[in-house]
Amino acid sequence: MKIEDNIETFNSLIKRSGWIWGPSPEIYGGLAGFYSYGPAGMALKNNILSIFRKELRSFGFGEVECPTVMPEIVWEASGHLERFIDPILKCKKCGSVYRADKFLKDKLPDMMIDGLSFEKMEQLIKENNLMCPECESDFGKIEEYNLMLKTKVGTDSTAFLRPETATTTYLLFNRLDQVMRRQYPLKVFQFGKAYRNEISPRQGVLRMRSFDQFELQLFISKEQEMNFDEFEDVKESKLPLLDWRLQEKNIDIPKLTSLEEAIDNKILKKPAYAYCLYIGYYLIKKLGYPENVVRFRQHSPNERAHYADDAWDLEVETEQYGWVEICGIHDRTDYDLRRHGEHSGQNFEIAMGSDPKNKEIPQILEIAYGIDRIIYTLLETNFNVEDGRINMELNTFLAPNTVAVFPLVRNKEEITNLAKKINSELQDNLISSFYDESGSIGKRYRRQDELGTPFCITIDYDSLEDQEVTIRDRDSMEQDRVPISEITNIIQERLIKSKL
RNA sequence: GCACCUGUUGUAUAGUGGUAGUAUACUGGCUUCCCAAGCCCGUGACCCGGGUUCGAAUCCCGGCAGGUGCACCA
Repeated sequence: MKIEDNIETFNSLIKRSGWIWGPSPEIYGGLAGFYSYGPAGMALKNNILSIFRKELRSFGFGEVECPTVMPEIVWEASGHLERFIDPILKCKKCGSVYRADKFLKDKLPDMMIDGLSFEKMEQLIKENNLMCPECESDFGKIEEYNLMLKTKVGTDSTAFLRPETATTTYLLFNRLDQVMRRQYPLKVFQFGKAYRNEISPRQGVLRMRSFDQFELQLFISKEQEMNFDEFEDVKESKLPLLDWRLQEKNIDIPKLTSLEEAIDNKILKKPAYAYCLYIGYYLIKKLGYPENVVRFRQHSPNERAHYADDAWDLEVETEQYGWVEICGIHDRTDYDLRRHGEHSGQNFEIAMGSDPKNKEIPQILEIAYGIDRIIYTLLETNFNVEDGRINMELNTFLAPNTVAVFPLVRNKEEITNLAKKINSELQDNLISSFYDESGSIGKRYRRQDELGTPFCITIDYDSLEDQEVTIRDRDSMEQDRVPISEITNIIQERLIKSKL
């Protein structure tokens, strides 16, 4: 098999080495938009989650988990029922499909289209004698396409699989307010599956119908948003910002801007929101993306979601799919809590400051990561081929195996026994260690390179005499001779160092 | 969802109307070796369903999936 530094090699590696498989279920031909993770991919995911959780603890976040199925009223309140339904216009003859509202906006730029009923839109099409641009035939009736997956709970109660985790977190608001003792801003996150019935999912794991989200929420007062203590600690941090005004000028190179500068120049309105950009970037930087593949891109006002006052995407540049959104940071205002207050009859007005009479519904700032997109972009941007050697240059703490242990030869029992002992000692110290004795030593090194294993330990004849082994570094392929008694310490040190 | 192209072992590919080779991976053996060595043995595939045919993986139709373009992407 030829090993080249190209995307075909990468794509087959993803399957071959057990990172990502699909579409699932593969043995039945697969269902578009659904993928599974193999052992390597799952280990990577768990390692990402583990560093996120560790970091968020130090930022003062608590974690929650909610059901993935919620009754209809929740989505009525959140606005998803209304806004996640696309009006679809289908040509009677050739079957071409258009978004009715977008189509009308395009054809009738002077009309107000937003908020029109299906009947009104159908009327407009008739009045203006609009035809299918493909084949000049008439359109059928406008149909609805719901991006939410519908299900039944019990015998006749309609429910939906959540299209985002965020909404389910908001439903816990009054509990969180109490358990977090009104120490505003409340900081909460949730990791879990969300579901969207994409019309035609493509781009593999980047647009799935069932995917993992990792969403952070800040419940905060209006006053705090503008006057936020923690902003002071981070305001000098520089982020690669591409605001929408730059994009309008067809500029696509972000400008390294300090948050303070961004506020002063009115690129960002609220210090607390700026702080969210900082957290969003901070967690991503932990994962070890290469330089210059990460940027923040601001949504233009008409690109924003129905709940958002401001929105920036954290994007990673990939070879295969261009710039990919891996995180969205939204200023959701008080929209969600106001709506859920109204629909549930709860009073979500809270005194968040020192004056108990001054009550208001908290604002929500959201940092939403797509974990699957992080996994894909990390793998693609860390994938390297040098002189025919595939090397997955994952950060040490992210690699599925932190270390692999090999006996130089496998027909010398003293050597294999010592190797097995070292392997289990590492495992006993909670280090992901993997034992391998099959094939040649070189082949074993290459296998681990493909999995991104940063360290390989080889036990040879000399080890039996001097109680030393070699540690081989994945990227430099250099070997160090170290005492067996030091191995655990050395690996642990490097593991911790990689997390800082 | 539409149009075009595509679908052969785990991966990458060759191929013909008479059921398949190659590379690599994998299992076992020899070799005992520090960067994909060699030799031997072995396992393993024609996406699914229907049709045409004496006979289909090959031709036709439908489905499913992937790629590209259009549309869609909170």
